[in-house]
Amino acid sequence: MRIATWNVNSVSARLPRLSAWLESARPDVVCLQELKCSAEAFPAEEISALGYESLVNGDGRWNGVAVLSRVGLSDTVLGLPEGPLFDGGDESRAAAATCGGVRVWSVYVPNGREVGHPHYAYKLEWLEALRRTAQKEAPGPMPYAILGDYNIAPTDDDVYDRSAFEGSTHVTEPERAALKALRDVGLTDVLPRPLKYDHPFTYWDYRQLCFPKNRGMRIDLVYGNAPFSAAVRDAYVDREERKGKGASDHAPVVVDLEL
DNA sequence: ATGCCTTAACGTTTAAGA
Repeated sequence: MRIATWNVNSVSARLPRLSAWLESARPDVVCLQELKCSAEAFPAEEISALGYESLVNGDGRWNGVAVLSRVGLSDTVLGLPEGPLFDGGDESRAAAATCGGVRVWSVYVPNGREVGHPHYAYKLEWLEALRRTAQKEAPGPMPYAILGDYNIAPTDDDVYDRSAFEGSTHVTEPERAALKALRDVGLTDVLPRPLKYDHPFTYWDYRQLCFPKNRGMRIDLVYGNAPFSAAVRDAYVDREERKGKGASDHAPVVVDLEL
């Protein structure tokens, strides 16, 4: 089984590239983030024409996640159980489904904006709610994984230059501690291989030639339980999708499993 | 071999992204 996660930065703007990629990579299951559209506006027909069912959690202008599957889509959940609100709103940041015998979550962890900003506290609360959910769900024999845009670089090796992130979100100790707490419920970071250069970065800012200069970050992660991790045969970052006109600022992370 | 930011929205700019 091939399973992938990709922050598409608007599913509407990315539809041509997403469609072409689904046809060429032929993943069985895809977790999408940053749909930037409502559930009603999601291009389910175009996706369906390629053989995929869609589970969509979308609230409009920002956020939004989906699970696409061509191996079944059942026991669906929309939203993070007992997740925090931000500014009184319930943002669309999580969706879960069982696809072909694998339980998956597609998550878009809050950005945090600035250290000390209310969104940063919300980010940490959101991660704690995710940890509580994973603590209940990860144990057991079924392969289980939380895939998505975590908006955290787990280690200093996961950013192109640690000094460029002094005082920034995404690299702080509390964020990394929240990730470790999540792993401690029994999840392993499935490290993808890069197709070029030394670090499997998954995100490069659109500005200042960051992609050509490989000024990237690894913030799109796959956290799998023991049965999931044991089934991994390969994992890689498809940097080809970051190239050219009409690219997202994130590349897909692709995981091949032998179940 | 990659190209100097992109997206959606009550738009003539703003907020958000990370």
